[in-house]
Amino acid sequence: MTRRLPNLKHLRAFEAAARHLSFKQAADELSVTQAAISHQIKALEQHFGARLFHRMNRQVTLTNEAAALAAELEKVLDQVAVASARFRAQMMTGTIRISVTPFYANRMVLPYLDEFHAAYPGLNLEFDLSYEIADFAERDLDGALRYGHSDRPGAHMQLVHLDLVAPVASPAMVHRAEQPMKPGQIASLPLAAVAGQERYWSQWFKAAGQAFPSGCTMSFHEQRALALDFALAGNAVALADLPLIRNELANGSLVCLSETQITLDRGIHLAVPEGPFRDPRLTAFGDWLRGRVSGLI
Amino acid sequence: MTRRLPNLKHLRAFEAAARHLSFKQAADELSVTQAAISHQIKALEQHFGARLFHRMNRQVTLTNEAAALAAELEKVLDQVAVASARFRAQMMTGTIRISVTPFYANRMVLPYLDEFHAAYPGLNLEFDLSYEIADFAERDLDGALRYGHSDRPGAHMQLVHLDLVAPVASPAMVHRAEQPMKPGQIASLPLAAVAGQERYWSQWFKAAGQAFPSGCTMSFHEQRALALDFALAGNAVALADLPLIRNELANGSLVCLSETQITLDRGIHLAVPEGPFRDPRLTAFGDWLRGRVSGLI
DNA sequence: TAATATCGATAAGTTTTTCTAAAGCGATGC
DNA sequence: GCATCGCTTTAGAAAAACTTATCGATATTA
Repeated sequence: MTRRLPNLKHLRAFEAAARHLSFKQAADELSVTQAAISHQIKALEQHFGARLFHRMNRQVTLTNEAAALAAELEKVLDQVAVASARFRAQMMTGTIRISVTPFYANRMVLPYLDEFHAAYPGLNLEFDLSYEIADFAERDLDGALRYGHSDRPGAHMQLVHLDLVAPVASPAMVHRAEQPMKPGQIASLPLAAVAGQERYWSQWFKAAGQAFPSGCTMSFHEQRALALDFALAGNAVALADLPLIRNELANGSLVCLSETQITLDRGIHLAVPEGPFRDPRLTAFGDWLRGRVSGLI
Repeated sequence: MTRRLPNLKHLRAFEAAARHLSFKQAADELSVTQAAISHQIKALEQHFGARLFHRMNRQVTLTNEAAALAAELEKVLDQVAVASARFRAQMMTGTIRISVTPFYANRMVLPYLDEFHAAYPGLNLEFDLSYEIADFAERDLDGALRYGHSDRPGAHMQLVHLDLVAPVASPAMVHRAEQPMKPGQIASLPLAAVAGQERYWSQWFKAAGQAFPSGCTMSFHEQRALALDFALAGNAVALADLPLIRNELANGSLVCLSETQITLDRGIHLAVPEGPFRDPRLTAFGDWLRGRVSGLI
């Protein structure tokens, strides 16, 4: 069979332009410049040897014949979209196994799993809850939610969320102060930091308009969960990722001391094995989780 | 509306490969190399993050899900082909007005018009029969069938037929000679040439394996129609375009004296106005006529 | 059983297509 | 009048597509 088909890319541009009756809007829809649409339409018109649009002063209108063509193309492109969506959905079945730290799983993943299952009914998730960073193969993992920078070698890191932090403390510690507190007041309180990540405190003070104060009381913790526990116990102020502690903020066991927030250069990533084929189910999970977390901010 | 569509070119390659279950045949269908199809399929597989084909030793087979996708794409691409064919057909309406010499019209165009109307039912042809070469605008012409070289300035020349000539004569003139005649015998007869185009006789003798004979009797005519009349009247041998005189050859009023035929550097062209938009109806007429004439050879 | 042919994958390089940036044009609206 | 808006055009840059050549694996043929 030999079909005689015009350039399909041109047809797509034409369909969009016809639907909007505007090259500019079509360009926006297809994420190109308006000039690109103009080129494509022109090429298609040359191909057919006929005008598709009447160019008016500040708008374009369709030829009668072109309108019929556009209507058919609209249907056809919808069908393509449906067919490929169906194909994608068929790939979203089976089980994927993901390593997560219990800390993160309890706060950010498990509470929302119903939503995920509603979106991807055919896809089962298994979680390997552990603080160890294990080999993918060793534990039969398809992916791992990992906290840190996005530069893990041998894996593709899909960003889920970069920490968005502000100083938080137990209300017991700051019950007398009015909120929000000035950076200077905060500097006078004991500060909890993750060992090796003290620079985030100085970044925060800088963002809050003050140099890092000398002579403040600072405690160092091996993990951010421990720093957070320390703050919860009323012993110090910690820099905490706000989406992660939304429950504590909501029930009042922690209060945010300042409206100054900074985005760190570390956060949660979904690590998946490198290679030419990225499991679309993992990409879907990562996308869903990113959307979920950003909805919490 | 924002559709999420895979690259349409890749989908087309995939559909062809799926239909043939062969990258190579798909490549042939789409007039590209096998490597190109391989690239496109690979890109599509990366896009979906899933295999479309199982690669066997020397053949490929479809994934179940991919087979479903391919079936839908086949339908969809057929629809696109139908829609664009319909659009093209809708352009093939109205009337086009073409200038033709009466000589040519009577022999090559008017006898076959029924065929053209059968092929393009909605398209009317009007002929302006004249030997004058008129301006397109002046006589409200859309195109002109013109004899000569393909270098007319200010017009796009679409080749219909380059003269394919052989020496012909009235049977009365050559009744005693056996056919075909040797070039030497032909040289001894009076030859009719179009003024300024004597070189075609020498080209013909060269092709027939003989230098142009000196001292032959040659008459010169202003037009090829007149040279042909002269031959019809039994006065000389003329070099005539064989499709053009098929009726005379068929009814015996002319005989072809040699099997040596040469293609000249001049012939019939369809001249249309230059410009970015070439009327597809004229292109269709030119294509049809070229096919018609080549069928007469 | 060895030589040959076929089919798809891949690497590297080239060509073609597509896109953008910038300037222009004609018309509109303030 | 002057600024604005939407499409066009040109020139050049960027990206995509394609080709050539080669490889590996496996049928086919001799």
